[in-house]
Amino acid sequence: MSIVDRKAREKEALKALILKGAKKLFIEKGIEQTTIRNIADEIDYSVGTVYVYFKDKNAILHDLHSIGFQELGGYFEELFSIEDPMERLRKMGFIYIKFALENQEMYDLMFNLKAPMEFLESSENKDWDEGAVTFGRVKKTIEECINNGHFKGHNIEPLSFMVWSLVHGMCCLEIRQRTKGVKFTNPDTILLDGYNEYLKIIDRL
Amino acid sequence: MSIVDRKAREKEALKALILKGAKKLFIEKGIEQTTIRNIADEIDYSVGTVYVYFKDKNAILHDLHSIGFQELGGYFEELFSIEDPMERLRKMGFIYIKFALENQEMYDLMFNLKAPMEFLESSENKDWDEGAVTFGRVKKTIEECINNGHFKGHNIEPLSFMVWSLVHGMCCLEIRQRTKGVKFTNPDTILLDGYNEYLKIIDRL
DNA sequence: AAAAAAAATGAACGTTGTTCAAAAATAAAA
DNA sequence: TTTTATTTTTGAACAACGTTCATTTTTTTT
Repeated sequence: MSIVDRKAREKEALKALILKGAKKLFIEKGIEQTTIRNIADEIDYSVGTVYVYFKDKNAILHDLHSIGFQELGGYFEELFSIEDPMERLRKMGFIYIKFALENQEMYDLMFNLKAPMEFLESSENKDWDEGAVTFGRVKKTIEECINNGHFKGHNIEPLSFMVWSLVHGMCCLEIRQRTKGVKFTNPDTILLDGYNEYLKIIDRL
Repeated sequence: MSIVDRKAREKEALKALILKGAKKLFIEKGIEQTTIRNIADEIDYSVGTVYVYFKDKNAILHDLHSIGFQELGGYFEELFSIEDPMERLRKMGFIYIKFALENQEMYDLMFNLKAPMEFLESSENKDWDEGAVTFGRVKKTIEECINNGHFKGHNIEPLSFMVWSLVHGMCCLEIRQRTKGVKFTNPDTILLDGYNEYLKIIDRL
């Protein structure tokens, strides 16, 4: 175990510590309200140190956005055991909404904030791998549904995008406060009620 | 025409001038990249003057968000002449997407940014009237569809919310750059392709 | 022409993200 | 061990942000 190796491990550990502190503050007081100085204070390091380990704030936000996708992957794990693709599709949307509502700041970071995409544009690999992988799971499930005789006359990719948009749109409107103020009859259950309308529809296709 | 009246008119005119300058800069260089100083420079007034006419930046953003809804109302005008509610519903979604893509910064402000909602929370009338009116139009159209025998077994409000979420989700993913990077087969037409899948579905309901 | 009221100003304040020469800590060489 | 070299950490300093408010300028009234 060389010194170089230990140093490399320590570097990774501090990077992870910064991300952990950042995530804690993001969840506690919101991403917009969290400053680099807050993060440095939280983990008892100086501002300068944060900038040794991350190019800028976007880099922190991007890494945390990737962690968010890992966590979403954890939520999705129970889907692997579901054989019937239609049942899997129904549950996938439900879990997606559950994740969004239970991790609003992280969801916002993953699917709404500009920072992670701006980081990608300034980096070498410009592909949004996390998004592509997650969307790939939707596509694969819908492809299986089609192979089982569902969604006749539909195209895999546009249909998958439509389904993704549907659940994302609901989460987005909720998280960005557009459901409050519109005065729904049942504001507390509108997401699930809306999702149930979708379920009723695909059950017939 | 008293002096007091003229002063009131001049006050309104300057307020409108500030909003006009702000909107120009927002569209030109993005909302996040536009500062109060930019706006003041644009209309040849000082920063202080802007703060005489608007409580803070959120107030400007909220007023501009309202203007956005007026403009969306303009896009929607051609819908009034459509008698068939199903045809109107189809076209409403299409126009909604068209508006979002042609006015991305304004759409973001209306349906995504926190500022207008934060302004509402700090003001007297906490209702999001603009959103409620627009959503009311969707609801009314869907109600007519149901009265014409469509969407059997569905509930007006949750179904309307689902439809709104669907188109909003597509616009949102596009505007916030989540469609690039996912590597669609046809990235340029994915919004319309996705919307067409939705049209195919509701045509059968 | 003088006094009062209203409107416009811009320097100044506290924060923000970010940088970088200097200091402190650690590793290598003597 | 002591000295030198390297790596890591630091925090003062910078430019730019939203915001405030005593002062100045302009307009209205007397």
